[in-house]
Amino acid sequence: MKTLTRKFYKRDPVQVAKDLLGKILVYRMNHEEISGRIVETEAYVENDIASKTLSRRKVFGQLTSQNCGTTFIYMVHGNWLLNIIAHPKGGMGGVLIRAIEPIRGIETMKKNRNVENQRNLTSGPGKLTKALAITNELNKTDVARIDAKIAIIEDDPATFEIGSSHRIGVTHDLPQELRFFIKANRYVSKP
DNA sequence: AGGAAGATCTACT
DNA sequence: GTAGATCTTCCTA
Repeated sequence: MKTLTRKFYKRDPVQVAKDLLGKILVYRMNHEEISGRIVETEAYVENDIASKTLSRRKVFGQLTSQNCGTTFIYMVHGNWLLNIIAHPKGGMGGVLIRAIEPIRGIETMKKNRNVENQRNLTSGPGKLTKALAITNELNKTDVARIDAKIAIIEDDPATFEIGSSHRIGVTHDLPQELRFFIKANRYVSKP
């Protein structure tokens, strides 16, 4: 079990989004460790940030920072969305974590979400932040640090097929497909 | 003040 | 499976 290094995040956001699939997201709470496998991501690239929709949001300026490998958390429709800043040197971009497959701390997640259906627990960007109790207090957390509250670690290399599609809910999407997910995984928000 | 937003829940057909 | 209400923050007028 190894934490992903900062170098991992200093690459093309699209590549990072694909490579994050299958990795384990760990949230270290006070006395408990909650974890889940990342099964769905979306890439946010330079063109997005320049787009009209996104420039409305001041917070996106954070994506242009140098802080690769830190969290970027913002609120949309009453949900917190968890992103990891990732881009080559001098560029801008990030990766949105859209869904995870619960591994540890499932009872805590159920309590946070107030639902019993495990499949419905973390199968969406707003759902997973609620399940892990992630709020903007954790904005700018450095996930490349070994002792960070939120960490992303390697797992045994798993074999799975990566599917792709256009992003979900985006009103001004780009021509290319920037959403990636593990095929045939039940925790993907939308197949 | 008003609206829109990279979403979700609930209640139906 | 789809439709409508509701969520909170930020932008525009």
